[in-house]
Amino acid sequence: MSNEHRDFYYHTPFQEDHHLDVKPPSSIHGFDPSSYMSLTECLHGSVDYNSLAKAFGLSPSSSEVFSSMDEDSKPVEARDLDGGNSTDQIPATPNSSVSFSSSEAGGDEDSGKTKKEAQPENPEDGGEYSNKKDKAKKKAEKRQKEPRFAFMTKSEVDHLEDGYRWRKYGQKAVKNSPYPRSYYRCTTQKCTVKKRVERSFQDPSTVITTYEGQHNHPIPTTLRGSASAMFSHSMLAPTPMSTGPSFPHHQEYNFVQFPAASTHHQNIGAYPQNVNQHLHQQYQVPDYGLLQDIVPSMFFRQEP
DNA sequence: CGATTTTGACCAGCGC
DNA sequence: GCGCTGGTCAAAATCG
Repeated sequence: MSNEHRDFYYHTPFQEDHHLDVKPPSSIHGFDPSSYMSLTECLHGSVDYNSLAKAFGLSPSSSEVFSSMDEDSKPVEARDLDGGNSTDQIPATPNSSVSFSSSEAGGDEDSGKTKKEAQPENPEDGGEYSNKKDKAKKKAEKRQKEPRFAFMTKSEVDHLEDGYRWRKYGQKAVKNSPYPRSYYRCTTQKCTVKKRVERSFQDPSTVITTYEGQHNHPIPTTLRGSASAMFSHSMLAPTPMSTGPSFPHHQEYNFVQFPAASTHHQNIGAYPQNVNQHLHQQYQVPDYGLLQDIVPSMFFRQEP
């Protein structure tokens, strides 16, 4: 696995002087190039390669920004933005292993969540709320284990086709943003992967997608369009990020790192300095700072 | 008619 | 303790 990370890592042609299509929204407060987590670190142990691959392959539009975070990183909402959403706090989980075994993450989650959905509460136990509480607790616990990563995509469509089937289960207004955030869940049985989709209000042409969890199943074969074929490849590939066909050769990727939200930052020193500088100059996170804290790293893709 | 979306309500965590 | 916010639930509505 770590090899895969490395592969991915070094395959990124970020040395190039890319002219990103992504418009610098506002400013990155506290953007400290010295405080980063390497993608390797971020992905260490639990990154959803499937999602990653998808993320890269799906863009129907001009550019994408990809980012990832590990369990130490605070998610999007946990920022100063709203005063902190506890649900997104992802304490370091010693258990978060690379082998995102379905028994651990999936099974656990299932027992909690699926129950809820699969079997509606028993009206006879009269414990509707008590049940909810228990479930919520489980939910919270589960949440902490989920690896996440986010990426930005230039797109007119909010919900991008990524090869999987999603079911929307909620929508909330985003603070400081006129655009709502949508919550999706993978419709595949036992699959607990979720994703959030919201549009950057700084750059309305940019959609921010945050994946949470790992798919424990192949891409639905019944998928429409080319997405299926495209993603199935990257999924099966041993090193999706580096070898997966989901990354067209003619496309350029810029790897960007953002300060990790975790309390302990790591200076990986792995990325060329000029890259950081370049990124620092060329890309900025939206004001409401979605990616700033949660996203230790980012990936840009520039289409011709 | 099953699957999906919509939408208001509920809950937990955090800051004050 | 209260209010705010993000995340989720679940019934109703809508879609194909």
